[in-house]
Amino acid sequence: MSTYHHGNLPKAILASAGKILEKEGLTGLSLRHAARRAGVSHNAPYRHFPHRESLLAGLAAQGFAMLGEALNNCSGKAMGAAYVRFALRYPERFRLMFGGSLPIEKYPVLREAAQRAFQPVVDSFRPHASPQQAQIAAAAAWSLVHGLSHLLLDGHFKQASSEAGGTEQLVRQVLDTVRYVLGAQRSA
Amino acid sequence: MSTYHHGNLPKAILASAGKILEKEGLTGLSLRHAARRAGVSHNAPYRHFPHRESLLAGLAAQGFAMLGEALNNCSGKAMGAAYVRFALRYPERFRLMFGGSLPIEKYPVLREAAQRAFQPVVDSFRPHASPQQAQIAAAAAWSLVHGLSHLLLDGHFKQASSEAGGTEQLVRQVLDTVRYVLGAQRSA
DNA sequence: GTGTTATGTTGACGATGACAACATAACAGA
DNA sequence: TCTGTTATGTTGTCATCGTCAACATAACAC
Repeated sequence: MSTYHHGNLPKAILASAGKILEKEGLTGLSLRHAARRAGVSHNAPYRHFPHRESLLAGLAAQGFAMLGEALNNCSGKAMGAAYVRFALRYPERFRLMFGGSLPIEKYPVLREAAQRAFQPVVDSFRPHASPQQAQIAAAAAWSLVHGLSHLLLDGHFKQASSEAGGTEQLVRQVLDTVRYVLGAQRSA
Repeated sequence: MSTYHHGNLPKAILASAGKILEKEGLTGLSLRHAARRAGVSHNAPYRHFPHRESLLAGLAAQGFAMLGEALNNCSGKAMGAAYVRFALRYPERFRLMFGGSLPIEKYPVLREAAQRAFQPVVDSFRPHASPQQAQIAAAAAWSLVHGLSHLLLDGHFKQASSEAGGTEQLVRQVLDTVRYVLGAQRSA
């Protein structure tokens, strides 16, 4: 048997990189490290990922797919909770996807993946409002759960969390506190 | 004249690092680069910052002070807009402060600075609700503007922005769309 | 004035991202 | 089946970076 050719190196690299990402964070994730973990030479990944950034882009794309799947399995307010749960379950992945570490402008695929993952949120508002209003409300909802995820990950809600009786309770209370104005009201 | 001792190297390093941060982003910010820009040898910063991370922490601390100042100059809904404006004006600084690049747990000063910057938000809800409810509502408000900032920076609201007639309009509309339930209502 | 301490410099090491040159396997056409 | 082309993996190399150690110089206390 020849071990010279690996068979499916891109997938193997992505897998090893994913494990490193979750275990050691983005800082500890190097191309060479991923290559080592996959059992190939330090330059093998370059045949499939032209630079480190493109490997990160691959990991992020996986992440958006995972997130989209998680959101498609529920609806309404449960989607918000699912969003936060995803962020807390895969913190480094989430930060890679949204932390600005990689320039999303350069990877249109990523923006599209994000839009796809986000689509269910927009749809959930569509029945109750005009398209324009639905979009605004959806943006607000996304912003809320997105910011909540980030701030929880950063530990800024440690105290609020314990006072609310746990993170899950806090998330529920926060989501319950917010209402979206879908009519034509105008705030003072 | 002796150029051997600099006079106020910590400040100079922070300044040069800040400029590099804004111009080239976090990735392009290295200790050696900052040292070069400050006109000192590659190891001079180590007398004042034990490692790169501590330099980043210093920059983040500055950022929290700036943010706190920006928030203290306004009240109510204008604070939300000011928060987003800060993020858009200093994107890399904002991402450094909240992007998970540096482990905030290790720098209690940073968390306290964040709490201080956040305090006005809590206070603005205090008159209208119980302490517990004020905290939840404040957490929601912070989450909303925080997530909105991140998603705007990531470019995920490009389309929504242009449809709303500009980023500022979008921000205003999003903030106007959200209501915080301060009573004892229970959502379905 | 001298010794101690704070501050800046020079030199080194291992790790990393990236490039170039090379080696090996897969595969297509004769 | 043989051969040439291409895809894939390896070895070697370089500049840069973070960090440590050894050294140099200035500031300051007695």
